[in-house]
Amino acid sequence: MTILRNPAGIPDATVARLPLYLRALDELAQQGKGVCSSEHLAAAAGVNSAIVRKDLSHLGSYGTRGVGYDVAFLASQIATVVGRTQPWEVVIVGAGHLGSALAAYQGFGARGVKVAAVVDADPRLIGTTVGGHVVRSIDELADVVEQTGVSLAIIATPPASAQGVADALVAAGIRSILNFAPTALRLPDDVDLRQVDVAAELQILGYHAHRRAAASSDAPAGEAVTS
Amino acid sequence: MTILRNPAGIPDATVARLPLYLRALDELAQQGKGVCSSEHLAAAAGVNSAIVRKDLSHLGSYGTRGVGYDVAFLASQIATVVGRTQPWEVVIVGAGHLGSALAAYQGFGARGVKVAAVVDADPRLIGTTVGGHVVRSIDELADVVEQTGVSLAIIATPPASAQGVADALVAAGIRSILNFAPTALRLPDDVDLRQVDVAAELQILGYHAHRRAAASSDAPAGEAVTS
DNA sequence: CGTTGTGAAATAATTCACAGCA
DNA sequence: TGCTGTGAATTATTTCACAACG
Repeated sequence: MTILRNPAGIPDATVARLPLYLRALDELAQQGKGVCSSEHLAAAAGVNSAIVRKDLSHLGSYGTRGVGYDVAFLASQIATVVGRTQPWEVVIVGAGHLGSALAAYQGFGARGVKVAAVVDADPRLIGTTVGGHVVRSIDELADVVEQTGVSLAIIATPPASAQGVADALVAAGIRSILNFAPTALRLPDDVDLRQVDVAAELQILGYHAHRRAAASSDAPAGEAVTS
Repeated sequence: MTILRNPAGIPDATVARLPLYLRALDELAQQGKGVCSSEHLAAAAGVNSAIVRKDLSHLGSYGTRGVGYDVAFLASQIATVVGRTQPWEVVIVGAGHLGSALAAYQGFGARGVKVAAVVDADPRLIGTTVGGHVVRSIDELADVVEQTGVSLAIIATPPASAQGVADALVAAGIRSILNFAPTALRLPDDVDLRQVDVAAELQILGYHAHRRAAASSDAPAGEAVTS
């Protein structure tokens, strides 16, 4: 029953925050801070300090009571846990606006991510260069995966192509996919999928903005909620 | 005590899924489906059916037992709740690779989002056109916000500029921000912030990939993890 | 019938609050 | 003294399971 469950027991919510701590620690290190409290780290990562301590307690006892955490040491511990000891190589599928932007993104290196290849289905894009990468045909996907040894993939195609691309990625051996196409992908259970949907994010913001607006036109003389 | 709490009582987790349902319903409508079960909707949105029913129950009783949900009607109900009755106008700050890609993104319209303006600090970019929008100076931000009536903003700048941009947005009256810069923003409590961090998403995938790899070199007679 | 809507149970995540330690 | 690490309490979310109902 519990075979597929989180076997080393780091909660998902914690795992999702580890990259934020890593980023914050890198910043603190660059500022010359050798040690930081959970309060510092919390501020730098944008969460509260209780959650930082609880999260870190899942990794081990790396702090010193009365002092705080050694910035460099804690960073290396988290890097080990998330497997950032060497860069993760990623293939970007889709060389349109978004795919190109990601291929050209300068921020990946410092975060342990290396773009290994860019592929697309459009013959007009194949052979062009985006972010220093020559775009290869999506038909070569299996070769590309084998040659470069990538283990992560980003889908940056129109939604209509996304499922086909995902199937091809899985067939090529990829088991971790970050999908920017706004569509639900059907994938085997052993493939790990994360989704980024910009329009959805904006709608969530819209919901709250909407409520704020409704609330402020609320106080003035109670009018029955119609419908 | 409970003044700041979710006053209409739709849980955050539910709000975050409403845009997915909306997208799924639009697709189903386009396929000519007039009615769908929670099972259908769950498949199209990529969640399970119990959660769909629970989520929708927070909005009201819009289904018919034994039949399902009227696709068009349910879509209009959700659209009303998230305030998608008219398009949300958004200003994009940063006309680099990512900002341009977002400005050119064709998928916003159907999701109720309209890019109203693009601004940047770089004089070389001001006056150029991205995605049909003439890039204006960030110094005109207050004017732009006033003229266009935007209420949502996207930050697509380098991390070092993000806090300054956020402050300027807040000063201009913006209360909903989607931040793509990998940095924690310090903002007043009444400003709603969502964060997209691509490198962090990849690290989360990396964590699981890492564990998978460790687990599979686990069963075969324990050999130390080489390199 | 088949499917919704929902209480109740189970699970997960956050927050509290403080003992324990450098 | 000051800050970590952590049980316990709280709150949030998911899942179950089934009565209600068109």
